[in-house]
This record gives sequence, structure tokens and C-alpha cells, in this order.
Amino acid sequence: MVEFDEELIERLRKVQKTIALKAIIEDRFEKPICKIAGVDVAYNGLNAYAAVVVLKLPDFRVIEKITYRDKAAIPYIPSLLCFREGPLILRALRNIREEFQVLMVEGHGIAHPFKCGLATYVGVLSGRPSIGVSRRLLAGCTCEVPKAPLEHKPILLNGEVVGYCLRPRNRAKPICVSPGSFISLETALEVSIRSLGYYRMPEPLRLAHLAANDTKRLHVFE
DNA sequence: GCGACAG
DNA sequence: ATCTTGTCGC
Repeated sequence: MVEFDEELIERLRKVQKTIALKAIIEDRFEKPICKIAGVDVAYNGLNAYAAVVVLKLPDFRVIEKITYRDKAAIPYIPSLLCFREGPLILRALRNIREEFQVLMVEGHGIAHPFKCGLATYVGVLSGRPSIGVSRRLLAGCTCEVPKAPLEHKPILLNGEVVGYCLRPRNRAKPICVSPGSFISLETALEVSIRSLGYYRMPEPLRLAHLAANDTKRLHVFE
């Protein structure tokens, strides 16, 4: 596990800013969206387990599910999550055979202090459209909170709309949606809404989360 | 100075 | 994220 010092953090900040400049917040894929992937990572001490699921819309039928295991390279530092999980996710993605149009990631996209959240990192470095969906705000703010189901309010960061705060269900706490790269603000929101099932988190992420934890437990059991 | 801080 | 069982409520 790599140790963090101020110098390393500064270097990573520069990498983030470079990646942020390469992010393209426009739709760069075929529509309508029918296949979407979700990825999540679970940990067991130093072991990291990534799971990627590819599912079809609108029925949420899973057409592929893979897992990938490796050692956690660096610890978690708020706003530097992409360097902990990003490389692992990029390697896991290489094992996916099915085609998909958008990758949904657990974390933020451009709704990040340096506009380079995990979803942006993965999107830019893989060259694939990506969306970041998070359970809480990291950067920026919302002037008001969405009240009704599927209601949404913009997330503002330095006077710019970088994503949306979305109420997924009646009483559920809102989630934060922001483009990673190669997708527009509107489409990131639309895809997130279309990916919602019965739970708070969109199905691609919920299923990836379950899969990641399943393999973690299986590995521990052996 | 104090608190907040994706997973 | 992770450590963890039962339990209150729709």
C-alpha cells in the first residue's frame, strides 16, 4: 500500500486536472440506450473485488456479470477516490465481452472539486461514456432539494451546473447524478432515471454492489 | 480556527 | 468502504 504525502497528493491533483480537461460532456454514443453497465468495488482488508454487470433496458435483464480481484493499491482519501478504484475498474472492464453504451459508476463524475471524480477518470481513460451516481454531495451545492419522486434539482459548482440531485423514490434520500465523460448532463439524468428499479440506487449499481459483495464473501470463505 | 470530506 | 442482529414500520 502506497504511503501518501503532500507531494504525491499534489501530483495526483495535476493528473486529475489533466483528465478533467479531456472529459467531454456531450453524448458520444448511439441512442436510444438499450444496454448499460454498472460497476462497484467491495473490500476485505487489502483485497479489492470489482464487479461489472451489463444489463438491458428497460427490463433490467442481466446479460453479463464478471468479477475481478486485486490488491488495494492506495488508501481512500476524499476527492482522490479515482486513484484507489479507477485502475482496478479499468482492468475489470477489459474482461467484459458484451457491448454496452454507458457505464454507471458508484461515485461522482464532474461533480467533484477538480471535476475529476471516479466516473470521469474511468470514462476518460477507457474512452467509454460514463455516469457517476453517488449517495451524497462531495462538491457544489443544490439551492433546493427535490421533493417529489423523480424530481431533480441542479448541482451548482463555481456557477456551473455539473449534475443533478435526484429523488429516486417517494421517501428515499436523493442521489447525486453527474456525467463522467462522453455524455451530456441531460442524458446522464435521463439514463439514471430509466435505470431506477424499486430501490434507491439505479439497478446497474445495485446489482454490481451485490455481485461485488458476493464474490468477496466467497473468497473469504475459502 | 473548525468542520466537512464520494467509497 | 467496514465492523454487525435484531427489529420497528409500511
